[in-house]
Amino acid sequence: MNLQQLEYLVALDNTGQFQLAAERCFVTQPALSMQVQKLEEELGVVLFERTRRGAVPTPTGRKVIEQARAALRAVQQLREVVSVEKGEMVGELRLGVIPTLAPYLLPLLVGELTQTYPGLRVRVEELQTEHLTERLRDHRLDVGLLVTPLDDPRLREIPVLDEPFLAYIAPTHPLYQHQMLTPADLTPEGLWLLQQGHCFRSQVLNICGTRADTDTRPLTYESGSIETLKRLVRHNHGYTLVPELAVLDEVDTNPMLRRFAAPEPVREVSLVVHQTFVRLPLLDFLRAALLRQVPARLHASAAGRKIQWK
Amino acid sequence: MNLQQLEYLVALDNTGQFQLAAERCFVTQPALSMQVQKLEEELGVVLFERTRRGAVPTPTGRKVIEQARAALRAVQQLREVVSVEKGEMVGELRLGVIPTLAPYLLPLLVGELTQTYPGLRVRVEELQTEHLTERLRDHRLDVGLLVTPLDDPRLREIPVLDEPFLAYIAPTHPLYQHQMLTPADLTPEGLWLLQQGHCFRSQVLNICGTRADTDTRPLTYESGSIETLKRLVRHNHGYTLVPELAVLDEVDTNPMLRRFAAPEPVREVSLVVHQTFVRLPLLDFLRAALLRQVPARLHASAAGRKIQWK
DNA sequence: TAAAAATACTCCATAGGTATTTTAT
DNA sequence: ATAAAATACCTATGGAGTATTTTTA
Repeated sequence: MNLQQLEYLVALDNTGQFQLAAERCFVTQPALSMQVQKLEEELGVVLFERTRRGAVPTPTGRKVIEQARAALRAVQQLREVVSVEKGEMVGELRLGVIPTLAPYLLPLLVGELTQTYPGLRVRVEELQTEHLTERLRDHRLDVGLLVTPLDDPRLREIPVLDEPFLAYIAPTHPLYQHQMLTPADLTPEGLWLLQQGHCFRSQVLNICGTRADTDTRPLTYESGSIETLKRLVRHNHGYTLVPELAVLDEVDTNPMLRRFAAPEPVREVSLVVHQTFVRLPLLDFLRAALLRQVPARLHASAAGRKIQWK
Repeated sequence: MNLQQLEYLVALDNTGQFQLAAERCFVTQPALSMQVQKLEEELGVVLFERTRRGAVPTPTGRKVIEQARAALRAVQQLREVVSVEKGEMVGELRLGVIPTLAPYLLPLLVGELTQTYPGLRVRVEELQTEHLTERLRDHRLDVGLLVTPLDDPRLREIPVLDEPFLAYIAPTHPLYQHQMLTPADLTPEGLWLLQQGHCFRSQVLNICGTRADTDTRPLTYESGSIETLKRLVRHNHGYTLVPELAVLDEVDTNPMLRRFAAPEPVREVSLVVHQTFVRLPLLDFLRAALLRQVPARLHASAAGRKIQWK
């Protein structure tokens, strides 16, 4: 058994065809066929069913392929450890961000990232928490930027921000009269929400308490973006809750914005990686960059100290 | 990079000398030297400091070796997956058992194990819970037999027995007059305990409550084995608590034994493996064998159903 | 100076390439 | 009939052996 064979195995599973797998491995089809055969022979099991239109893993094959992926991942991590030790910052970074953070935090990061680490290729995916954590768990993403706690022992959370919620209220809405809000003031009437699936939605409902459950509004429109909610309010309809990053540039000037009285409701924004993640300086940089780009009042309470690695 | 190089790397770390590492890998010293050099060259880092008396890993080397071990473990697990799929039961099983279970459960297992799986080499270590879990975590042991819950997300617990505690009382001790005991009856006077470090000791103290803390006994002797405690009682001194397996053959005949009134205090005995353990049929067999050899009243409450594998 | 590691050189196992045949629908 | 995989055969890389030199405490 050797690593090449494991790579061929995984490539064959990914493509489903010897020819395609061979191409993707930059070898000829017989070369890949031979190695897969040899591996099957050595292990004494059939890993793929050969059909007219390619190769389908057997049940045993599936389990072996899964283990092969784990082994190759470990080898990849070895290379990353070396890369980190050499102080390099190269390769690919697959970053996942939730939709209620992406538009506000990513623009703050791209400049620093591309300038500081020109050798680093960053690939961003915008996904809701559920899909993001799933991808972090099975190593389809390297780093997540989302709201914690997640309470998943396989994932490591590095808190970065404690982002306050603010109310964004149309002048026609009764709440507009309040100068300072408490969660108890919030009524379901006129409250705009994000769609199901956004963690931000459940956080808002959490703040409002069970009152928001009794939904008797004549018109409900659940939007996919905070920007849409803001537009609704700006057109003099109802109110909504927004995270402070969504209104950073208008927080002191827009009379429709209201802060909550202390203790302000906040959401904990964290960088999240798999426990086995080894490129820790990269994490440290991302955290520092975020803190640099964001007002200090948003920094997570434990933000003063250096990240405790392991 | 290839698996051979990683094995050489780990062997060199294990032995600390090129010559010895080469011997253990069944190759010549230049062969191993060359491959380690090649790996260093490919990775672009020095992994070992060459000194007069062998090779010492550099700080970077240590991290790389650790990753190499992880990679080789993944490959080993791939082989084990195949072995399991083929229905084989071969190789080595490193089993750790706590001292208060070992003398009572191991004799029940050896016969079945060696007869059912002649190809399996079993290596048993008797260790206290703390050391056992540490070895399970870093893969120096395959299976542990100990008292749960451990609450370690890296380890998987398969409950096997709910083993009652019984009191073993000398006729001269006041407790001898009780026919049925409750934990509230237990006094610190005359209670023999195991040494610090045995989980059984803390479980007993737990049952006795804080009363046992006020230790005013004129003679205290903390033994290393339950058998010694039994001897002390048999020589007409004080009393002790014993797990039922320690008195299985005398539980109905020995007048010095007392059961607790329901709900009987019990300790949960489980098989414990690392979450990544793949030889699940072996676990299943061990569990079944234990249940077969032990009276049904000791079977864990959930023992009826088949183990839920993941 | 003596033990340990590195180097020099040879051999051969084997991964991979090209050309061709076999297989399955 | 035809696309896909397997086989045949050749080449060359590189891993491992033996003999020897270099290093360092």
